[in-house]
Amino acid sequence: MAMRVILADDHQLVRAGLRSLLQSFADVTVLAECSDGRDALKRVEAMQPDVLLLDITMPGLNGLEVARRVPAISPSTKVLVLSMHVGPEYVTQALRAGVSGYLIKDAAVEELRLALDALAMGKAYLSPAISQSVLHEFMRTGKEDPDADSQLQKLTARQREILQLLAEGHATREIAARLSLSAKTVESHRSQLMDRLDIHDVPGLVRFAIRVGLVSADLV
Amino acid sequence: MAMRVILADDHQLVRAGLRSLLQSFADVTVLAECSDGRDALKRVEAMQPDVLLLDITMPGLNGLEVARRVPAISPSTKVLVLSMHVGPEYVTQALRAGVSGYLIKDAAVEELRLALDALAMGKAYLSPAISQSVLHEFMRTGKEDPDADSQLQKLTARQREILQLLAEGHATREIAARLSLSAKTVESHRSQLMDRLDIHDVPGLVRFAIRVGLVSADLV
DNA sequence: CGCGAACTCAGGTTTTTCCCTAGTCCAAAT
DNA sequence: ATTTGGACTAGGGAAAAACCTGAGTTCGCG
Repeated sequence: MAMRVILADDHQLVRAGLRSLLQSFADVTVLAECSDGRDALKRVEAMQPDVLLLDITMPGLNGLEVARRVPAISPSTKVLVLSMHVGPEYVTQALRAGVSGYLIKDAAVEELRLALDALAMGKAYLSPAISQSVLHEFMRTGKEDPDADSQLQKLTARQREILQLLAEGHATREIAARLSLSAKTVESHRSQLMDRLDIHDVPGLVRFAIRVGLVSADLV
Repeated sequence: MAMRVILADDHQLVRAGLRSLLQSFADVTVLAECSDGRDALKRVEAMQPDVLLLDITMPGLNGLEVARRVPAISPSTKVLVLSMHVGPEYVTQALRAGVSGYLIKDAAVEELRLALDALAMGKAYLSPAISQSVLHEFMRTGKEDPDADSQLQKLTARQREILQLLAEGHATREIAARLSLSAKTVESHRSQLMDRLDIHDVPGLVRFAIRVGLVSADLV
């Protein structure tokens, strides 16, 4: 009973490693590799594999979204999520997306073997590493990133102020009004801080602001 | 850092075996053995152990009930359930009872070691054998998390896709190009998903996408 | 078969952003 | 004392994006 597997991960090296690893298992056949979610869905639909080994963080169409769609296009395919994230925000979503397993990327090879065996028997496999998240669905991970924090220090006080207001969702005009400045000045600050951070789009700024703790992702 | 453990199981031979096993771990001290739930609670209250290794099926007061009462009488004690049952009826009850781990009796010795290590680090441990049950429960109670996941489910697949690309910082045109759509179509999707989420600025969308795990704040 | 929802797109208007330039102020370097 | 440079301010004009309105297609469902 050869297990037919499709591999989806946006990092080439990771894919290659996994492929090699999987092919060392006598009962596993790697049908295809994909580097993005859209491609993965296409191939799953075409090949109807037994297992889709799926990374969560992929550009364009992420793994969670892929997992949600798989049952519709290939009902017999079991999704085994391969993630570097152990946090509840990923774990709970993935489990609800109907996956059959959740493996952590730094798990031992034996765990991959265990997971595949479980899937082959129609059972599920959850990595022990995510036990914590499973138990506490609602847990906050307010961890800081000291590396990105130094980036923040490259900005002037004024720029940080503008950045925060921007990330909070205030329009340029509102910011100008609040700070008693011309809208043009605010634009200017924004442009300059973008240059410094080498981030040239608003979403990037927002992600940065969240990463360094300037704003929180969960404010209403 | 010796780990102080109390053992509760109604079978004498099982207790003896576990005691011997636990004592083979240098960092574990077995404080007491109990053969029923009532006795277990008394000893836990008196000794405030680090870990209560607890069988579920016990006469008088079963393990689930014991687990529920432990936090009140010894808040620092972590409950590690030791059960022969992998079915959802036991698993879900135990997890709701606030245990820190769930081991099945035919697990390997290494698993016990893993579980104890996890507890020592303040983390949880769930035996892979119960993954199936955990997953079932997750899907059954999929009506939870109204502030995040259900919001996301209000969007169509296409809208989620657009939202993700948007939050990743791609310009409208890029998104259109990648999806082989007109820029106008992308605008239309964006506008509609904004209405559905009742979020009317890009930073807000990005924060939302991060909150629900569509994108990660720390991607380059 | 109609109906609604999802998906698609265009034209025209308004708003925002982007790029370039430029002035003032102040502190540090020369 | 003069110059240099960073921070802060701001305008004009071009470019892009967003907004509004309207509309065609498809697809599943009652």
